[in-house]
Amino acid sequence: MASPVSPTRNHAADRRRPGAVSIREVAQRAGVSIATVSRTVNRIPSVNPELARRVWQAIDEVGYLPNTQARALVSGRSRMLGLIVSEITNPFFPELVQEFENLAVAQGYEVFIGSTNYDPVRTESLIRRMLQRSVDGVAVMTFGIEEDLVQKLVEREFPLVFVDAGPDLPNIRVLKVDYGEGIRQGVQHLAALGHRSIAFITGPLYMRSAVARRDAFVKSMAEIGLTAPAEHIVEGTHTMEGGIAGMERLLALTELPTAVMCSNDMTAIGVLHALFRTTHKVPEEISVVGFDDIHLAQFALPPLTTVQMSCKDLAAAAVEGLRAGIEPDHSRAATKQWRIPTRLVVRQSTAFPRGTLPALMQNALRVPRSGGVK
Amino acid sequence: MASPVSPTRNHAADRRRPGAVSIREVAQRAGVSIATVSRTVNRIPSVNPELARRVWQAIDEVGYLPNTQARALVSGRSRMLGLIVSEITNPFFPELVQEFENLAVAQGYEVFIGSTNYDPVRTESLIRRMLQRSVDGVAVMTFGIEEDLVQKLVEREFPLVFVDAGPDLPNIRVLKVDYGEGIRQGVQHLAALGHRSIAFITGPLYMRSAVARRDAFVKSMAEIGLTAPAEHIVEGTHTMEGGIAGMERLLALTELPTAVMCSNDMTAIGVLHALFRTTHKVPEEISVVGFDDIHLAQFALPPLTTVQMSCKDLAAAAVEGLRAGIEPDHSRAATKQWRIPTRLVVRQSTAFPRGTLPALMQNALRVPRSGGVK
DNA sequence: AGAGTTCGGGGAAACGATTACCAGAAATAC
DNA sequence: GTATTTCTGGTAATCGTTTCCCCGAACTCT
Repeated sequence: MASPVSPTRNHAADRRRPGAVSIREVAQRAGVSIATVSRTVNRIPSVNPELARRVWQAIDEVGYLPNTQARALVSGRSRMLGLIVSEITNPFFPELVQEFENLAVAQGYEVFIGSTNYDPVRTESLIRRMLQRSVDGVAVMTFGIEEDLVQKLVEREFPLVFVDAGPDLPNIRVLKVDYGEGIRQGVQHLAALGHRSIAFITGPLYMRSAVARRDAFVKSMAEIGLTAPAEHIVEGTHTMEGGIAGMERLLALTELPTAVMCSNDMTAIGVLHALFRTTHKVPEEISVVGFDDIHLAQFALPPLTTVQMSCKDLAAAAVEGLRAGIEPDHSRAATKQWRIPTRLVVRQSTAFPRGTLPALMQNALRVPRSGGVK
Repeated sequence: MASPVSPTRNHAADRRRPGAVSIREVAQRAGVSIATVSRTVNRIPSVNPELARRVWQAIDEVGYLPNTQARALVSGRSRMLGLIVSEITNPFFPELVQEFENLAVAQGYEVFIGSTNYDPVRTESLIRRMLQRSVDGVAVMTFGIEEDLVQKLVEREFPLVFVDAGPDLPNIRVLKVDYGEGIRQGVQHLAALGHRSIAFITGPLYMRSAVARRDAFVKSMAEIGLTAPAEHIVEGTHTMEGGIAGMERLLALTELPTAVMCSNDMTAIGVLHALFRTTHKVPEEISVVGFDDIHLAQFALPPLTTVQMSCKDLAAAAVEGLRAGIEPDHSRAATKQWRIPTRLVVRQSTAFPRGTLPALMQNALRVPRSGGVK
């Protein structure tokens, strides 16, 4: 018969990357069956310790890494978590992504990140991609109203985590951010300094969280007997550009407010920019408050007083919420809501209103190097 | 006795998510074999158009989505690209990630993002995770020297893309950023304004790109007959904190430079912050130039003059470079190096040196040629 | 018309894991 | 000493695809 027969079929095995080892090689080397290797790797207690030792040694020697795809295929679980954010380029989200990823990886999950860019078409494609990769659950951290868009995930009973609100279904958990408390602290801080005329630049009002923040502002103002006139509440976009545009609208008013609160830090940074362009001094002439407390906030000029929403807390709750939905005997499987606190962080973008007596004391805060201010 | 026989075995099929459909259901519904469905989905031209039509219709009716894991398992290709960045929280990277992702998705790839956070242990684990998920290739966009860390990828002959430099192997492509041209433009811009005393805050010098940027600065200075004294070149960290620290060291000098160039924009933002704290005016008293041109740069106070390195170009080259390595008949399979251009973007953080007046009056005034040409 | 060629599509073998089931060996019971 | 139970580890089925191989039908050519 012919010489040792070259394999005629071109199977995946031939395409395997050099150095890639399968469970079979380990089994052969350790002199056991592949079942035993699998059991050893998955730490099934019934394997003989001596065999286990041999298996681990073989694994080490050949550099075996279990193939996640194969594992996922048979187990029906991919150990991947989807994380949907609005825009990865908005500095708030990378911080969240980072925390989320750290926690997920610590629990043995991989993260499938995607951003909607506020585009329904893109979002739909994103969800299809997540379905195809069969993620185990998805955290929808867009702070928006995407329930119709994630309908496919809901139908298929994926464990889901939403922020602020979501359908009340067994597999769905909601992270309730306490916008009220932090914003109240912000308003009261400004009021305590003597501000009465406080404007608010919102986020895009199709976002649930933007509405919630605005409402929290109005409510906090009312609590201390203040009402902002309609023209002092302007809609922004949660971007620097939106902050600039919003501030420009406020600057065009006959009566300029003495303080501006913003629905997020990016907006506040835009506001600072607009005020810089028009040579208004912050905080001497106008105070500015942000929301989120992104890392950048402390490096704004001046460093931004802002309401902190801990993205560590948010990420931790998201991961735990997903795990609770995925792992049948998770300790908090029954928890349906997770509260996320907020609090004020005072920096240097807030001060007494312009033209008030304590203004003298402001000079103590910033000492001009030499000469006077121009 | 129990009612109609519950299935005794607990197979993955039982764990399948509601609504998940496999190729078999499609085949049955269309009245063809699964092979034909597969061929249709993969657009193999040999299938009868009439059958194909029936298959597509069935796919549509049952909402079939091919399972990527199974596909990857048999084909040996996961259609996932690894993307390794230094720190996702550094605003430069999200912009890169975004572009990379858009391009990759357009080509039918998914992106596996990971950040090293400059931690070798974390990096190693990241690479192990990428190996397990069997990515098709990896773009190492850390701008650092990670060759030893990605050794495992090199050994296994993964298609790789590096920035600046990498081993000369068949599967490896290198993106050569032209640091020289942009930095030269920056130096000449400052010199044209009349600056002679220009400092430079580097990135961390274990990063290849940080060294390259510094060298480009020194070279550009030399070209126009200037040499920066040693104390005018201080090492930073490519972060805002590093920019602050670096600027503080410069401020402590007896002879303050009239302009500061920075190895990246984050450093420059830190510098602006440090100058603000010490009430130095930018650009009246000191000019500042950044590098990268991140989105934030135009919102700095004042808007930052900077050297643009297009992360669109970078991302495009990375994706194409990987595809060239992965897809056997890619048009640019032979290309080993991809040049990334840079160019100066002038905004408002640069001006005439302090103590000089605009050009028309300069002749009348003393121009401090500190040291002159040696 | 018969013999050779295409050609399209179905059956079945992979891919690399997990795990139900079962066969022996060892341990225990009588 | 035999019968029964317990235990351990191997065999094989399975996940959802891709793709090789082959069979039968339809052509082509003399």
